[in-house]
Amino acid sequence: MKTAIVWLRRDLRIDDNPALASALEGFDFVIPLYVHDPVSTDPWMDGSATRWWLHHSLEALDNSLKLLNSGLIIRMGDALTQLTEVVDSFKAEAVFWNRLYTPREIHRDTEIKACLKSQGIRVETYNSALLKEPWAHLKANGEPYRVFTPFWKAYLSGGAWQWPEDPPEDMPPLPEGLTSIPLAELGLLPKIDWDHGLREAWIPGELSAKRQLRRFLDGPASAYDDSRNSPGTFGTSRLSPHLHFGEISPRRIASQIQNHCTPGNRGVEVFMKEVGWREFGYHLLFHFPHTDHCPLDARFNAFPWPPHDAEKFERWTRGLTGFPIVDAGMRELWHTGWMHNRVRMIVASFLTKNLLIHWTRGAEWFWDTLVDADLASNTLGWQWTAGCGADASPYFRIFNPILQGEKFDAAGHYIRRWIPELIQVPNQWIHHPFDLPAQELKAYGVVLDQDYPKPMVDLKASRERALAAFAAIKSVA
DNA sequence: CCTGGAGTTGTCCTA
DNA sequence: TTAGGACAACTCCAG
Repeated sequence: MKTAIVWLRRDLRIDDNPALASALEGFDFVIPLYVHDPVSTDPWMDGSATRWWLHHSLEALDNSLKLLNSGLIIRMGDALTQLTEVVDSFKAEAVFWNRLYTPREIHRDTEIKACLKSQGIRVETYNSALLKEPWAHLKANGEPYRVFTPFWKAYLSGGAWQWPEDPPEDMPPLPEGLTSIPLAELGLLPKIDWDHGLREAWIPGELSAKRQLRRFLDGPASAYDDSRNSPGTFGTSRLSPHLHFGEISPRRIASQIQNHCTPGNRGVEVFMKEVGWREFGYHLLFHFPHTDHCPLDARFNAFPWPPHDAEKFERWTRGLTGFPIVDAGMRELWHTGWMHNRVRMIVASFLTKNLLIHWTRGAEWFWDTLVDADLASNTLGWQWTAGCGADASPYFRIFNPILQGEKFDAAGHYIRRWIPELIQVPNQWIHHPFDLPAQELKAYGVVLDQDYPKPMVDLKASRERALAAFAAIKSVA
């Protein structure tokens, strides 16, 4: 009797899962195993919102597997120790997994693979998270890309990626005597009840991911080139957390687009390009593994960041900056574990440029609060905004939160949803209530610094301060 | 090696 | 009111 282990990590699905598919060929028993390592030295250890999602995603995966007469086996501890324990106890001959790409995970998995192989275990790893492997798509001269447009152009015109595999219709049984620790014992759910906003906003799991993709492709996708910019509407796919946890594969997204969308549809093309940005993020993190904490552009090592101002930082995190579009975004993040992409750029620009707070602080806050926190995408986004990354935002591109609000949330829907204290302020003033005379503002139910904070910085002065800081590193080689 | 075109997402000022 | 140019030059990339 032959037994295989499928070590599941961020591929929490049965659809298009090559490691699972391999285990289903020629094994009498298959053990779907998840190992939770609560003691980790990784500075990017799972954040609170990530842990919440993970709990529910594991639960959903267990349910899917149970429908196939299998189930998810959960263990806690060091991955190699746990894998070895299960291999030995159940005489497993093979271990399969899908690859991860963060520097620390690559290091860990390489060691585990070598160790298992030295014990005579067959180990096979697969690509399930990306359309193409980060090392498989390079410039003609063999070097990695640093600019998105040529990266994506070549991605689309180069060799095709693999087509997704359909999910299995049944599974081999679990071996006798194999037990899982209860999911609740992982302690992933918050001890205090702060997660009601997450529960309202999301249904983690593979089924939900598929449903969400269909809903998006049947609806907003065809207008995505415009609708993606309106945080007050549901114009985006909201697939990021599902993608992060591997509840849906980018290959499945690409194939659904091919099967259900009109070729050449502008909105769908722009959406696919966003999937491309995710690939680009992994490409960059793989080839420049230091960039999760160091600027890709080395000139920025000399950037004159002022000493950290904890009080200002806290106002930003709590959505009390006094700029409605910034505060709405930060509150959306805190409440739902997610923020609209347009608003992510606005709040990030505000933190790094208007407040001159180091981009890594922002990245860390996002890491702890986002349900889609992803090292590759988070790093790319923050470095881009700060101006030190790939295809970086030019130094002079400093978002004006008032203008951004007026441009992308003209009707004030987004502001009113997240800042109810401004609900009566007319559209004309809702993005800058502080410009109304106090008496008039009071008629709309707002007294500044009582109901809603005064703006914490002067936009013009802080903009100039940022430009001066950029000028300081401009000519440094 | 050289060349030329291009580079996610802006803002401000001026005419 | 609106449209166009300035904001800097540099690096990236393909041919």
